[in-house]
Amino acid sequence: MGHGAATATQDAAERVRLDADNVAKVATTLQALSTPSRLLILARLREGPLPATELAAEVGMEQSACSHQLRLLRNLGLVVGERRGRSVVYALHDHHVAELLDQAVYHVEHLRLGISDAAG
Amino acid sequence: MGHGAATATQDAAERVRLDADNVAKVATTLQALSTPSRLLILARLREGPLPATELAAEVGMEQSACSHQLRLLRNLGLVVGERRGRSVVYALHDHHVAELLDQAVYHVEHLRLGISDAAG
DNA sequence: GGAACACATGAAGACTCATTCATTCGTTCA
DNA sequence: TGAACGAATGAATGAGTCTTCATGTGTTCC
Repeated sequence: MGHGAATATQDAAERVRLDADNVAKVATTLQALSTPSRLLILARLREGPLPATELAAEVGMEQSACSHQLRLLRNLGLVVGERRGRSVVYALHDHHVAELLDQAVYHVEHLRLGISDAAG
Repeated sequence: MGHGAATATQDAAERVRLDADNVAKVATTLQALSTPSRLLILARLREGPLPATELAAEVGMEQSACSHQLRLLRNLGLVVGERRGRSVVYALHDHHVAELLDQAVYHVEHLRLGISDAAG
């Protein structure tokens, strides 16, 4: 197990503080999870690698739009793309991305939400 | 313990799927964590409740800007505000918000990132 | 080489959003 | 009641972002 963290669920001891330094990085990365299109992309990739065109079709996006978001996700290090012939197969970068997704969806779904959003 | 989920770290069995239904809710909630200002607000509240003005001072925001973001967070159910005299004491809504924060910061910090963002 | 497929890129447009300024609302205390 | 404090609201501005359209790059196969 390497350096002491459990598979997905870190101990309270290893909590990371949110400073002025890392807050920008966290915000930028979470912003990548803040749009339905990218969320669907990541959710599909979580079930396994997929060529770009198939991915776009499965999430109901145009090829171009999907490619743009894929570039953003790749620049942030969330996904990786590898050429296989004329296709580029995309996949999640590592297990942290998968677990970040899981945790986010889980906790959001269990919030006592009534989203009302921007109240006048 | 209640209905089978561990404190913070759900079993793989209880994974929540990301459908077209809940994807908007997840995206909207994660968007609330996608900005440094709100992230700092939540991080401070995670250490304990705080009146609005003190909160604004600690995160280095103007009172008005902080109030606007606080309203957004409250509409999403992430924080709650209670009147105590002439102050309004804000706090995280429940432990799901705290753990969502922890998990997000933890996983983002452990990503093999080199953020380069929008590459020309 | 040329055609067809897969993906990436650039620019443009509409849209959303975070902050600031000024004002209003609510509460406390003299 | 009036003054002072704490917080919320509204409008405006400026920046950022997602999508679409059109085009460019790379690869396979004949």
